[in-house]
Amino acid sequence: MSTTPVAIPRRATITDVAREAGTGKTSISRYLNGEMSVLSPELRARIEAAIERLDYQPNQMARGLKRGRNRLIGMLLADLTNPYTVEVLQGVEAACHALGLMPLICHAANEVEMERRYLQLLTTYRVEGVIVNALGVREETLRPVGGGGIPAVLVDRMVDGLVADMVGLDNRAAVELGTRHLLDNGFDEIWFVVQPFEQVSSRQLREAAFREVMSGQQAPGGKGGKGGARGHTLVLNLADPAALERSLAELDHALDAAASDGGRACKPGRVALFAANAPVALRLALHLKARYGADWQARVALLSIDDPEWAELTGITTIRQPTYEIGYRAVEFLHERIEGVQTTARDCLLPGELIVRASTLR
Amino acid sequence: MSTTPVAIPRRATITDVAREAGTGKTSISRYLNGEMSVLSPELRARIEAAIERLDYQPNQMARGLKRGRNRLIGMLLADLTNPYTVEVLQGVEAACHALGLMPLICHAANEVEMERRYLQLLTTYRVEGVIVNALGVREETLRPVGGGGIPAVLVDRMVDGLVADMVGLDNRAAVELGTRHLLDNGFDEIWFVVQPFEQVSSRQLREAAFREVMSGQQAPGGKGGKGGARGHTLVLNLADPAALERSLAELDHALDAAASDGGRACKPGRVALFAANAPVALRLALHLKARYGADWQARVALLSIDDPEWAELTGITTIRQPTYEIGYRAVEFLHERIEGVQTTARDCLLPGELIVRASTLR
DNA sequence: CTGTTAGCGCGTTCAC
DNA sequence: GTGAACGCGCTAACAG
Repeated sequence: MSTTPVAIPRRATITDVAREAGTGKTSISRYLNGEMSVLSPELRARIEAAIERLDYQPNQMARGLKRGRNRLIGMLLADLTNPYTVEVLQGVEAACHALGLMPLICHAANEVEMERRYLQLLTTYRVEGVIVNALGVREETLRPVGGGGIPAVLVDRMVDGLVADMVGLDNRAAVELGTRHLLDNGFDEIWFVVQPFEQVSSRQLREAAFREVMSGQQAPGGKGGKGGARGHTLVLNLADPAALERSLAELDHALDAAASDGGRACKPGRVALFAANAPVALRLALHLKARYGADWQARVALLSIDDPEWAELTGITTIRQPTYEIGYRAVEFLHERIEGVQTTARDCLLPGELIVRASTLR
Repeated sequence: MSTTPVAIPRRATITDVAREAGTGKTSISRYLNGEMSVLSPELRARIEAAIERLDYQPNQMARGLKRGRNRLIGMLLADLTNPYTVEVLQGVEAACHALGLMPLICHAANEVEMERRYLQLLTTYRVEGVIVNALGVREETLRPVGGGGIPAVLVDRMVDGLVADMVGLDNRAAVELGTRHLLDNGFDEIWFVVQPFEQVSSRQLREAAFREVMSGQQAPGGKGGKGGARGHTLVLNLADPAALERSLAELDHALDAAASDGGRACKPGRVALFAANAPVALRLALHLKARYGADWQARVALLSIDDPEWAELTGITTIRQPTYEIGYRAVEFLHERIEGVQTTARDCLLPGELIVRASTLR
């Protein structure tokens, strides 16, 4: 196989085009920037031809260097494995596309160290702004509203000590929606299951909202126990196998107790699990299936925030987040900041949508 | 809220650092590039201090402009929605990290037009190479081995008329593995279900391999019908609802026929579905569940290439691709090409792993 | 060991 | 209308 080793033909530069078109760089630059009115039709045609012939494409890097802006924005993602993230990304991409931005996607894969490094890398590439779905940033790199640093918009989670625009789910409303649904359907023991939430604002909010709704429960008009339902919070540390094991065991005990409970509770199926997000829901489902077999759904109801692809297949009830819009809005916010908007930090809380499936219907 | 509008402090440049350290730009540059041996400890300390004080971070763009290489590579993805893609991405990220590369992730979202635009954009940013998980590129932009253009490595799918390194699953072996498993377990009617495969090489290979294995089947040593199993191919166009409907209806007919079949086939569960990838498997599962109810698995067996998160939950058998390694190797290949390696195009076919679950055990 | 000089590819005055 | 010259932030000879 002796392929003639063709030397890589250096990409044409603006200078090459100028020479080819028999003119100066200035005119080419003007052409590229659409200042057509300042070019004689004749020159314009020559330029067009030259560009075509050389297959010229302006070097964005050089442009950015000169102009001070490169149309790059950073997109810092905590976990691409979570379907939520991918969906948000779709919105981000669409918006970027519409606004002529190019997103640099950085995947921290749930490691704070990675996150730090990526943030630094983005700085280094002089991105004009960052959309942060953080896991632990407390960087000075980011710009608090009105301060120095690089403009940032938060998605789903706040960052300690950073006042910035933020867009995400209306957690309070979403949790209330889910909890009420469960109460209305007569579940009198509800477990809210969530990953360790000290560091993640959205998890905190969800858990707090759950406790609040449970403690303030009213008889919703006939159906459901009149305020008698009990709520528990279970923390599931998906990253720590040992701790995970313990939590799951705790859950098992509770489930057993509920099943063998005397009185009216002998009928199974009065206990429901409310997963704070899809990864948690999956872990729960896997565990329950392993424990109770294929028809685990007859024993426990499962409701989850997020609507992963397997939800429909398995028939669990979910609260779908407006992910696409979240991503889209985030970019819009960022774009405004980049353009210099100076308002105070804004919050954009979008509503979730309850999708009722068999799991929670009794 | 009157936040004092702080002017964005221009990021420090190498010139600033030089001034601050009372020296010339060259020394700073040397420091940055680790040429420590050429710097007096004293100067070095001053530079260090100055950098610290100014929070200086070299501008990658400018570096790239000068050096002619910016350490950027493009990663063109057909569909981030497919878990396969995300997994490959993890490998890519790890490898990039190890090699000091920065991947620009572009998501075509199954639209050829997007793909074209992204490819052009990448060119514009002067990426040093591209990893392509294509859907329809036939671009001249890409460099065939030994030709001009930008170095490219293919993942999972070939591209018409482009001779380039490629890494992916050993489709032939994987399909054989799956098919044999089904035959060994006594299924005598197997449907290979795949998306339209004219454009996608991996789908073609899988389908062809299936037909080949089925036509060449031998009595595998006692178990299974002695070469009597029948194989069919069903094309599922997930993008076209109407066509999808028709295909599914065809499948239903076949299933009904098999069930009411006289002779030995009256025992249900002799028919198995072999999904060419996870999206297909999901669609099938959803359909079957809608048609036969929660215990659809008792009626039909399902085996799929790809091992999505819901596979374990639902108990279907799968063939897991070595996704992480695929991504990793792709970057390694690309890196070599970037460094100027001139060998003929290489293929790296990695083996899949059969994960047997309840669905296909009879 | 260290500073000076000349570009990398491009945009932008500012004269012609 | 058009082009020359300068500089963006940085690296790479080339002197000292």
